[in-house]
Amino acid sequence: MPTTIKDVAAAAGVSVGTASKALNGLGRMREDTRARVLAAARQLGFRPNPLAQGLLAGRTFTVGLVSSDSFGRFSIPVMLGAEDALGAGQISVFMCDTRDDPIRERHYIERLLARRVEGIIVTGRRTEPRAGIGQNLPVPVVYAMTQSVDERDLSIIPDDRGGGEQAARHLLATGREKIGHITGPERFQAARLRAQGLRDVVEPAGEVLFGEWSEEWGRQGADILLRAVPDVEAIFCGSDQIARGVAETLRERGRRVPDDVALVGFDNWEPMALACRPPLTTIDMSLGDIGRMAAEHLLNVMAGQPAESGVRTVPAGLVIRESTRVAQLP
Amino acid sequence: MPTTIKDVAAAAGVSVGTASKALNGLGRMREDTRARVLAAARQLGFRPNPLAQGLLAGRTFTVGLVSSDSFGRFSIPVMLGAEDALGAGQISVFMCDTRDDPIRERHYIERLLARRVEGIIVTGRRTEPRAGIGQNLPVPVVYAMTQSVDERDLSIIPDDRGGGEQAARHLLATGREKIGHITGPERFQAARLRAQGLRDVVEPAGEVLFGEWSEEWGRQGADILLRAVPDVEAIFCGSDQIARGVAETLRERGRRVPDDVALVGFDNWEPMALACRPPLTTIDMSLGDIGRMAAEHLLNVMAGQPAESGVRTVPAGLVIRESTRVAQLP
DNA sequence: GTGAAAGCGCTAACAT
DNA sequence: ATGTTAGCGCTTTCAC
Repeated sequence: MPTTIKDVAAAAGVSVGTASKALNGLGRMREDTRARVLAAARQLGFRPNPLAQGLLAGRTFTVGLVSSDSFGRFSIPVMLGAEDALGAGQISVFMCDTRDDPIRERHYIERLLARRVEGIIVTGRRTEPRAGIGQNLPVPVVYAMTQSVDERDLSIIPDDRGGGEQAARHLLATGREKIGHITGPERFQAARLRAQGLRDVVEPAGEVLFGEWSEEWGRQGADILLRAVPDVEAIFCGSDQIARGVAETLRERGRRVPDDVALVGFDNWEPMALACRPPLTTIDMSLGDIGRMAAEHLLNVMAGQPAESGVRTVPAGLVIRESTRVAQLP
Repeated sequence: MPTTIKDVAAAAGVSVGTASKALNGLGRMREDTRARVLAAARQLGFRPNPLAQGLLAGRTFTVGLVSSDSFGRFSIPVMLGAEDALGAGQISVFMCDTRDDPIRERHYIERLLARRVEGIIVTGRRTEPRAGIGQNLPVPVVYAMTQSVDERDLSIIPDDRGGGEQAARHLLATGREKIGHITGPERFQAARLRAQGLRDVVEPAGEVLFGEWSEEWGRQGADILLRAVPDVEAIFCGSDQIARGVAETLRERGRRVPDDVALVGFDNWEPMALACRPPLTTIDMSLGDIGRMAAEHLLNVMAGQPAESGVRTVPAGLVIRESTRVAQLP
């Protein structure tokens, strides 16, 4: 049985009220009394029971994190960012994974609410809009790295368009103008926005090639692109996986990267980007910042500020590696 | 302000005591009274406050999960398994990530204990023995996918040796006898055990090549091995990443996989194993089972059974893909 | 069959 | 400066 404040009070020879004040540094009292209580508490290894504190304060100092990205590739960084922001405020995180199952999700939300979490962060794998977890929940909800179809919800997602733009500008800055684009399925908003970012800066060489989020497609797409635009100078890819596939095909076709063709990926998924030959310049979605921003929003609302709504984007970053070094002079 | 049992009692025209009994299905009472209470509760959206319940019961129905694998590749599957086992018992999981920082870890453990979690699962990236989080903690602790140096702790880790053995047996079964091995640094127990598993079944062709856990090393290692053992029939790799590197070198050197050389990886890290050319046969460490087993142990100890100690291994599985198909007859 | 009351650990107002 | 008390929401005994 853990030590209670009663034990501490008894050991220090004071009442529980006094002990409480001493421990919380409140009220005025003789220095030696306070010292005696603190000493007793330390000696007994006293930790205030947060259940009792919470019951009284009407707070739990917890939030729920509901992930539908079983794989964790996107939601873990988001979670780490959120933890940064919440941890400072002594807020703990209940984590649950839905396995992409709406029933399970519903179930977890219920459980979190029953536990009186003070806010909920919903994270996902992609930014595809999804049904919200409901309006009129008793706590603030924020969607991070996923997007609610409901305009009244607040969704925080990466700036896919801006990321595409940065990739394009970087390629222009390194002297490439004929830029191809190989990306995921067109039905994905992320794919469309990344392509749009590119188009906002430069007219892509050849068609934008929509396909799959896979290396296999990267290999195929590269062949198609090389046939359609033999003198292509750079390829911007919708993901690091696609970029790896592209890099392989380029190598097999005798095109040197970056000398003949520069390559930019998207995701900054390090095991991919670093293992690519050569290591891949890529766009980093700042997932940690997304998590941090989501958590900060929750904290603000918990502190009484009005809930925001709509979609916020977090600026992406450019990570420069070998695949876009400036071409060697002849 | 959430609905309390008092509100329910008032709405149903009974006392709180009666309402409590009705809601928990305890005691005997008139059917219509019970029905009236339940109806009121449903109508008001009543959820019992777990803080109050926990305060009274002296339990929190929570466990802590401390991860030192910021990347999540190993700890997420472990967490999912643990969630499976715990979720059924209405136990929720506090998740925290240490970023591999001992100070932070200490801090989180303190926080979890302060929150009166009923158990702690420590997960990590690898099975390298690490310092334990301490003895004499007030709650049971189990190490999953990481190993405490302290024999008194219970650690649940994958069966690396058995995995190596399975890989070897599979290769033998498909008719290959000259088997090379390219793996991670020898200082890793996991690397040593996987190699041992191979040796237990067959004498490896050439030296076992210890190196790094990277594709780059896989490429180099394959070159070394091909030079040393030109007629090698199969290569067992210590990770899927290494195996991918090996596959690339084999292709570049004109060796067909699996026809000339069969290939087995380790991890069943799908983005790697599936993108490999050809898709990779590999060993799956059953991470979900590791998490499940860890959680079950905690549940047992919470239920009063004696804490176990030592190291338990969880059997690995073999996932067969293209890279080891039986060689075509000439 | 139902209600009243005590108490889980803690804090805050009030009393001494 | 310190002690006493009420009460957070709930369950559980024990009267009625």
